Amino acid sequence: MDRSRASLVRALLRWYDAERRDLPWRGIDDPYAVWVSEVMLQQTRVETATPYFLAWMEHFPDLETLAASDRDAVLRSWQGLGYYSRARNLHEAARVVVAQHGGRMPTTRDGLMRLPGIGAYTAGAIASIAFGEAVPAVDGNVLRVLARLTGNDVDITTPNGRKVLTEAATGFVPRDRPGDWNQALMELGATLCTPRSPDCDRCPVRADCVAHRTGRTLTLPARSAKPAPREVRMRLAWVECDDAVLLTRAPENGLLGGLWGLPGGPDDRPLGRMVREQTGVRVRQGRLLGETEHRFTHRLWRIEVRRCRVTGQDDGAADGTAWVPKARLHEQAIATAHRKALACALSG
DNA sequence: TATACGTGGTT
DNA sequence: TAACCAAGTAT
Repeated sequence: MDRSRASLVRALLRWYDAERRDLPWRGIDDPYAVWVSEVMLQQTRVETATPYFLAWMEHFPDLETLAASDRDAVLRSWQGLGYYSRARNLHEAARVVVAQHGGRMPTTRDGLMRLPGIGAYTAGAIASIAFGEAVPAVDGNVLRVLARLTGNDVDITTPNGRKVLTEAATGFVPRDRPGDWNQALMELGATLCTPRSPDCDRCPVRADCVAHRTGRTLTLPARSAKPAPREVRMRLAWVECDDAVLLTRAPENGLLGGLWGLPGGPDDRPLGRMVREQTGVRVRQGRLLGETEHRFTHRLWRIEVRRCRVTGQDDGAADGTAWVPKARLHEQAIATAHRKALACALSG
């Protein structure tokens, strides 16, 4: 590593040592805790993830406990955090580690990458932070910081752009403090080198920053726009019987997979047919109870909730179907979109 | 390579 | 307010 680069690394590490936020997963010498925090922080802000992390470590303090827990308990702890495949994959990966690795997490980036839900970023983060491996951990913050620092206008939304900047990142990682270095880059991106209003006056490496020198801070990194969310009209059924509400579990691998919600779906199909397919309960559609909407990254649901009356019941046990007493709805793993639907039905 | 996959905060 | 964006991964 050349001298100017080495001095940049030292300057940022000094800043990190002095200014870093006191976060609950910092200073815990437990690879499992690092893993949990990194998965929770994927596409998620620190302030959002923090209470979930603390509660998770209470419920599932170690790998063995997580591996032995059931799916509903795991999803209940993730409810409201979004991207639920993260919870399913973390659960499955814990079981793999217990069953195939004697309960010991892989200690290298390559080994970690073989576990479900662990990609290049997370593997690099765990390997460097928990095991001291000198590998980069390139997330959105790091892409932004490096694009500005090096004045590179590659499109960071493309695989090639990420590849180019990951190569740049690799050249910086110091052997002695790889985990602190990776966290320092992310910390800088999260607190000073922010997307819209970077605080260059307080930046410890502005003297080395090409974007700052050339007045391109606000135009870097380059990124292409995402398509607008597609609108879907959803019709959901409120089916009540003896003070209990009929819920169905979303298929494991799709949107909100594994979570519970009101039966129903896109309004291009008859509501009664969808309810029967999903729950085995036959109903007659009734009056409108309420309307709401929910915006995902890639979908906009316009939701109407209709009261339905039970008219019959198909034979056979319906897996993924539950009658839940109204007072116990809060105990179920229900995604925010469906919580909104429940709320508008209860008030209508 | 493009798309699916949540939610909440900021501007 | 609508758009943007955040400690990404899987297919």
